[in-house]
Amino acid sequence: MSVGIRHDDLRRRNRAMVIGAVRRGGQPSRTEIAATTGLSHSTISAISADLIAEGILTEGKPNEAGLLKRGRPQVGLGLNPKAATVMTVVLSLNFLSVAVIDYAGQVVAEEQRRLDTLTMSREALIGECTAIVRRRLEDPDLDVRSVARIALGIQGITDTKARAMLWSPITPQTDIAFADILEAEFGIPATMENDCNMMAVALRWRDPERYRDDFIAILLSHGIGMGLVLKGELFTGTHSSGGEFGHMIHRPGGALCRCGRRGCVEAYAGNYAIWRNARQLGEDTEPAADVSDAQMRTLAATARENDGPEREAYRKAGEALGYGLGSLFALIDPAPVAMVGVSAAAFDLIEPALREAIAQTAGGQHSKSISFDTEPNELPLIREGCAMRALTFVDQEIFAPGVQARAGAGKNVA
Amino acid sequence: MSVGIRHDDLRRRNRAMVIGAVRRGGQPSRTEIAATTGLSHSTISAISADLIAEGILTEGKPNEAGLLKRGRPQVGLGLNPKAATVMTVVLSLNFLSVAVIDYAGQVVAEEQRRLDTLTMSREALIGECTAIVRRRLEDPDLDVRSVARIALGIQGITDTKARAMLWSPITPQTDIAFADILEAEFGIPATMENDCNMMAVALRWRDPERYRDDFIAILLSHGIGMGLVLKGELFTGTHSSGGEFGHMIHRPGGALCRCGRRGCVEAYAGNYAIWRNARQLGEDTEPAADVSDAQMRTLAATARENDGPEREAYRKAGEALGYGLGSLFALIDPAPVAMVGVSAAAFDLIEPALREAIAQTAGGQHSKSISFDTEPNELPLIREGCAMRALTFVDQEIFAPGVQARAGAGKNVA
DNA sequence: CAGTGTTTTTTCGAGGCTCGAAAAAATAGG
DNA sequence: CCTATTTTTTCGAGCCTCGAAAAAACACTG
Repeated sequence: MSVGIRHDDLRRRNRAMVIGAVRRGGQPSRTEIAATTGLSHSTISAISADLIAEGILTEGKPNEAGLLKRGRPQVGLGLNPKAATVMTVVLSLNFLSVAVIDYAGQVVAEEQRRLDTLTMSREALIGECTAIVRRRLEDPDLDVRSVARIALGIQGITDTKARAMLWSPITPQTDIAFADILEAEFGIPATMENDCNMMAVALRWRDPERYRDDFIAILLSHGIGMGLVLKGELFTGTHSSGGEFGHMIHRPGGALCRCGRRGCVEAYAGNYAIWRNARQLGEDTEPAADVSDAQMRTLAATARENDGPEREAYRKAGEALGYGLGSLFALIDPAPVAMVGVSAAAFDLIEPALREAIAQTAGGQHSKSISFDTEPNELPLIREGCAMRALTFVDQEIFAPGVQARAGAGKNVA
Repeated sequence: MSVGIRHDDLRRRNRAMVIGAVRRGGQPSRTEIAATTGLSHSTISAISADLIAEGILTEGKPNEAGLLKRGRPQVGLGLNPKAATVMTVVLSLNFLSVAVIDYAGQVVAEEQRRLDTLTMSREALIGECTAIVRRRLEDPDLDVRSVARIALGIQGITDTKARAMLWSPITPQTDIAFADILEAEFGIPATMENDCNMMAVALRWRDPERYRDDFIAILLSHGIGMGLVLKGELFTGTHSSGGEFGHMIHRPGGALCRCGRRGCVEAYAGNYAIWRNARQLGEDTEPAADVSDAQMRTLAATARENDGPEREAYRKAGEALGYGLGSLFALIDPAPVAMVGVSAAAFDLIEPALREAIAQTAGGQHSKSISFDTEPNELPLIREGCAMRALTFVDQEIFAPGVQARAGAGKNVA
């Protein structure tokens, strides 16, 4: 349950905080870190001396910042790229990509591969993942011992502990404990993350101004996914990655969803649903296995040209998303939204109906003030998110080690 | 942003933890506290010596626990009832109640009053609240200086900081900063809490076995409200108390809701909605201002007797609640549910349709394993929740004081 | 009823951590 | 070259927690 703070936790946490301040960027000086953390200069000085001696941080070149002030110039601290390495593995429909990233966040190597994920056996899928990781680890340019963490990202549902994929639309296989498998194979700590959660993580690092403590990342792709950051923390379900926005119910008993149920938001707003409606196939039509991005772009172009069934299909998608967001906003209050994925490029077709629907809901009071941003390409976001996830793990668990995670400290509901 | 841990925070947090362990009950001995907190016996000994010297804790009578073991008997620690006092003020439809509670959680005085909240002016409403508090404070049996905190509970939406009521169904008035008003009036720290959140808090204290880290409390009353505990913490919106389960959209464009919008869960499951359907008044009929508990009990009795419109009304309520819960479970995964309020007594009429609906949703996979509990009386729960909220505030902020809440310490999304 | 064993609680010195103040370092301006 | 200014480091003081050992409080035994 609730657990005390031991004396050794103190240094550990403050170390993690200094590293975090440096990772957040801007080559902060010791003085700046002291200011933002509220700790004394002496403490920051001591901690950063340690971290530099251990090769985790480096002192930047002085005079780097340009403008010269009167006194002793600040010396910026940066992450030592050689301090460690992490790997990201992103598994999406028919596509596997891996990247090696240095401690400062720069990609140092990558590899991509086309697969037929929908028909592959369990063993083949696992085999491809371990094989691609092994190839990267065998790269002579890479010091294997420096690889401190592997983060996998996958479309689908993962468990809360980020160990296993529970279900995924990209494969009929279920319950694959990828994290455990990779750990056993390579002896490197690994996690299995949900794609949309990683999108949210990446957005937060990319644009901390806009995506700070509360925001929503929605993936508009074949399926509909969501990553949610609330009060500065990634929101997950109690047992799974959660946030299955696409499977909130839009119309009870409505259109057939890929998940086999009826009336989910996705059954109106997923690519296959927009496709189905645009082709006027009827709501009971079995969802198409895949609609290519090119097909979707053509569809959007047609919809923009004339007011036919294509435009109506996007309208219906907007309506479903709007009512879904409205229900979500009833629970969490409105927040900035990032629309990601190929259909985000067609957001102009979606937005009017979406806003109209939101206006009919509890979030509607501030309907106009809700801001949307679009980002058509989800894969780079997922990879960035995985990278940051892996790197912050190294920051916190390896470079600021201590008593193992004493979860729940100080938690108290009342 | 993220903030370091100062040396003085250490003792403060560990003090709070010892107090928390004692409040959680069972008259724990120092040894037991040391075990559950992971701190050393020496530390616990030192801290509890302080707390006893300060009159916050008391040593229980030895031999109290009955069964005698071999060595030196454990001496249980308890809360000193005289250490402080808190007040709870619960404002609900046409009803105002206040209670004075000692530090150990026992009610030492109370007072209740009928009001006509729906027609009262802003000033009158505020006046009644301050007046009833003043009367209790002027009670000669009460040492005013001991009153350390006032917690108000109100049906409706409050702000995240628990300072103000933003909107409430019990009054046409909006945006009343009750917490600030009471603080200014009496110089005692106060908070303004959402009723359903307090229900959840109370349930957690009442039955920590069942209501531990993840559960849902749903108020089935004139309106539909929700209190949500996720990962051990009370869930609130980004700006408001949030969790407006009753205003998730069940059927876009559907039945008229008390909030003026259409198709909300509440427009099918609130007392007025059940009433409207039972009387076959049509979904556009303006919601009745109030339906008495007695009327609802009669309705439920009729519904149990024969399969008429009354039974159908409860069925529709169950369906709306089920689909709503299904959407909620898509976001947070299934969790135990407590149904509270007068219509919880008619849960037998609601449950079949509710379970059937959930089975059609993403949460449906575990439809049968979702467990429901009922509690017809919400007011005692709300008061208990307010009491615990106020008491834990005293525990943490007054008896374990230190640097003022350095929020966000260590929060990191990636 | 005194001695022994057992368990809880307190005491005490050691080791760590952060802090404030002062010193040292590094630079611009005159 | 000297002074003002700002950053960074050094150093002693003050807490806090810890482990080990001592003290306390009881049950059991013969």
